[in-house]
Amino acid sequence: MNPLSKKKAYHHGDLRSALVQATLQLVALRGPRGFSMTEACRQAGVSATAVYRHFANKEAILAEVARQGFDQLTGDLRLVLDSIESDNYRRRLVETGLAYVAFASSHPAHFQVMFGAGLDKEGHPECQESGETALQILIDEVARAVAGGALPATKASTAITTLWATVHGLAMLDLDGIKSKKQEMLEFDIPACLEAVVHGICS
Amino acid sequence: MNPLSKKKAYHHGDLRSALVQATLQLVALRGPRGFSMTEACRQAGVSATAVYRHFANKEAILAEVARQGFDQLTGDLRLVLDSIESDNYRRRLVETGLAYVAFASSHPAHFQVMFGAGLDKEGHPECQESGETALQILIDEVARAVAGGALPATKASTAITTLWATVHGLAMLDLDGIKSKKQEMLEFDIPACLEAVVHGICS
DNA sequence: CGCATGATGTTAATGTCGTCAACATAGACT
DNA sequence: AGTCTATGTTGACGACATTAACATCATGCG
Repeated sequence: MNPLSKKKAYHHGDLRSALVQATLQLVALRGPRGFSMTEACRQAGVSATAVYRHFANKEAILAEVARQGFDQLTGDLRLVLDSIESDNYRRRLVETGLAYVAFASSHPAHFQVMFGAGLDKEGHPECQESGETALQILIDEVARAVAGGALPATKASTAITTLWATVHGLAMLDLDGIKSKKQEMLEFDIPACLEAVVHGICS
Repeated sequence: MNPLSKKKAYHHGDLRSALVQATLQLVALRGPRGFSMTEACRQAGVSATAVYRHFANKEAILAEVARQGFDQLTGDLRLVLDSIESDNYRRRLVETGLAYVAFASSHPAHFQVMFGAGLDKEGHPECQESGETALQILIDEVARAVAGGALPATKASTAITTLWATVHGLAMLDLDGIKSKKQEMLEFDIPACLEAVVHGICS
């Protein structure tokens, strides 16, 4: 069945993806609070209860959006890291952070759902797993720096926490900054911030 | 009129505070998503629409909670800074960060509403103002470090952004960590993180 | 080929919620 | 006492999340 030829097919064809798409649009437009299943269904041209054939409840659709976001983030981080010489440890850490912030900046709706929607990750194992996979990249990267002698092993744990916290905080400030004028007074030299933090944890 | 003596007074006596209290309890219990005005009113022993005599809408009550949170945070930060010698610049920066994380940890509901509820601060000037007052403490502290020669003036802006992002990220990780077991594998040596960051931005 | 079956959508119904309008009460000021 | 205003209440409405019962279609089995 070709979904392009039929205008009013009883079955949608790919409702699941369409609903995820609609969710992203709505979150981008009205924030995670403003999103409603009913409206997502309307946007997909489908009845308000059709969503339950694909998602158990509202949380589940948000969890799926978050999961896709984590997967994409993982891909972005891997792509960046693959393009850097493997022995330039500090640069790898800085670029990892930059890629994280860049992801948040270019996929704000995803990022908001991933972190700002109060999702109970415990109840959505595949979402949690995707999140942990992304985090693991940072952990591995720090381990690589330790193995290469760029970072004392005793500081590894602190380094992970510090880097993670900083990039996460930078991403939030970046997103908020889009809305708030006051914050634009602060120049957001994100590379400089990350250089400073990497320098701080490596020395 | 003594509110303790009357069991069924038609007027509540201090409904506004009671509603704010109830909001905090509900957010602590069910997260910012789970909070409902109706339930807050129930908890305050009052009809579902009584809230509109005190708050324009749902956003407004959350904005008030956030405002009180920012004010308390400002007080906490000032208290800590007042207790430290004025020329120990790095220690002041570290302690400021610690106080920020401590606030988030001991007032999780406030913190979630302040940052994790998708509040439109533009629409609530007094909330926004309280938030900026808290931020200003950090800005002033960095300025003090610059004036004291502990930090080159060219790095002031980067220092503010980095510190803010890091403490904010640490606070989020700390809150998430309460729920997620996986993250507890990472030791959260927050003082060490802040020492590293302060060292990084000051040198 | 023709039908059974499961996957996918629809309509109907229920309870909750946010919000408004109209009405009620009580404490304060004249 | 009598009026005014702040504060609560009831009633109503539309949006929403969710469930149950029914409809349609695609697919594979005979």
